[in-house]
Amino acid sequence: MNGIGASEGGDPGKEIASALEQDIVLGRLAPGEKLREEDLAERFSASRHHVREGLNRLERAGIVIKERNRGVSVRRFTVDEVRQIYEVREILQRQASLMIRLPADAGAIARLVEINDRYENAVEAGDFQRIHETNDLFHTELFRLCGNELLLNLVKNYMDLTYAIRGSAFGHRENLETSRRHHRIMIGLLQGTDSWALAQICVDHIQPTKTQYLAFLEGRPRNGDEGPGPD
Amino acid sequence: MNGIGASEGGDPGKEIASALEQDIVLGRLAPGEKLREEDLAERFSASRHHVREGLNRLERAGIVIKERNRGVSVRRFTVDEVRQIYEVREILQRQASLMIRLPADAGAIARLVEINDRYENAVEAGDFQRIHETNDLFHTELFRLCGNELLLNLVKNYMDLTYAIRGSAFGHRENLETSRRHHRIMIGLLQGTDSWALAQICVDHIQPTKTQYLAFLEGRPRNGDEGPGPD
DNA sequence: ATTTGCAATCTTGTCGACAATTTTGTACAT
DNA sequence: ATGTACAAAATTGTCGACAAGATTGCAAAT
Repeated sequence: MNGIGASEGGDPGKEIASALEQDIVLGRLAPGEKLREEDLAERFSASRHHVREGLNRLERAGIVIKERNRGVSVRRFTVDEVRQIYEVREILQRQASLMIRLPADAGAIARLVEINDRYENAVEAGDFQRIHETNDLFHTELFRLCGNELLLNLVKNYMDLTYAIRGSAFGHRENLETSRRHHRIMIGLLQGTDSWALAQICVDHIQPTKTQYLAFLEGRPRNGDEGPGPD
Repeated sequence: MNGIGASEGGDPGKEIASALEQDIVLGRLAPGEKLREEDLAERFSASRHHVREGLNRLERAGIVIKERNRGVSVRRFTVDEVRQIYEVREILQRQASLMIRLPADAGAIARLVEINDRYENAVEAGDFQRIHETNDLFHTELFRLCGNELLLNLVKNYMDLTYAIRGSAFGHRENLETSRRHHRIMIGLLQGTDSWALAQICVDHIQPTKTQYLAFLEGRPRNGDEGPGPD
């Protein structure tokens, strides 16, 4: 019944952080929700110490907020913060994609095609877990081609942050269709030499969810705290 | 004799991490040097627990490396890693400066002038600690004008990382002179409307130390471990 | 009926001690 | 003399218990 299904070889704090991040991404933990250490310790059958470490990790990733002597809760973002996050993502993805030498290596393209196949299968099956997984992998492998590992990690971090803040609430039919189309266009562009077009699609790719999520947030601006509704 | 001079109101781990970062920046801790938890605990008259937390923080900032059951040591960067770090810095600083609305707010410019005065005084006095401090502040206030707090933090993080990896070993006469001149040019450009020129100087500003540091690293590539020299 | 003060309870923060692992030092065999 | 096996020391990793602080519930006074 514990949430850590994978191999438990590594750092316990890391495992717990990943599991909690999954929970947030998949919408099982809502923004504003409080995370009590002891509960988590029991759930993961780990010591409170490790849970603490995991929560620290999540705090530094920016997806959770920690108030002294008041515990941690899933971070609730303001409209402005969301806008800033997407702004950074656009910068990072544009610049990273511009650094990809075109035409790209054939082996890399083949790998991306294979990953995208798995992505499309997951979309067909409606398996959110695997959709997120393969989508993540696709972008990781794509931006790895920029040749700068550090930049790749930055791109990944802010991509993960985006998933965390909006959950998979916007992974609806039409979005997934658009995503699928974008991925195919990207693969096509990797075979050509038009870096600018590739950069453009990499930026365009994140616009739909950005627009929808911002509209969603602005649609209900008067929420002081609606998570723990009184009665 | 402890390294924490400032007000000790906040998180102990944070204070310790800052103090250690200072040590690294000012060259009191060389790359590859091992950091034993108990020593640090005694030096900061804190519990080993807090030292541990501080070291975790430094590890996540990327300026220290932690090997399981083998302790942490000041990270030693490869030439390629350094190159990647500067590449990211260039991207971040260029994009951030391009987002500054020109001409900039008069109050902000006045603040920068005042900070730069203090910087020049510190340079005159040869006070490395204050040089680093005011230089940091100058860039913080400059890039704050980009209007994106998140991006500002990214710029700061990678600026700090750069200071950490090369220490203040390259804060020599000529560099400091060039820095001073760059700062004045930046202030001048903030009053005009040429965003591109501002972006260019923001990127040029970090070239001297980058070039020198890379030359230094490539000059002695065969160092397996020279830190703890035998006898 | 509302508000203020206090006490009980719950949650997080901190510490010291013990366990697991690596490193170092030494003796022995080849 | 060199290399290997084993024991001792040192260092990090983990845990449970206690301390400090915050929240909640209740009672009494206005």
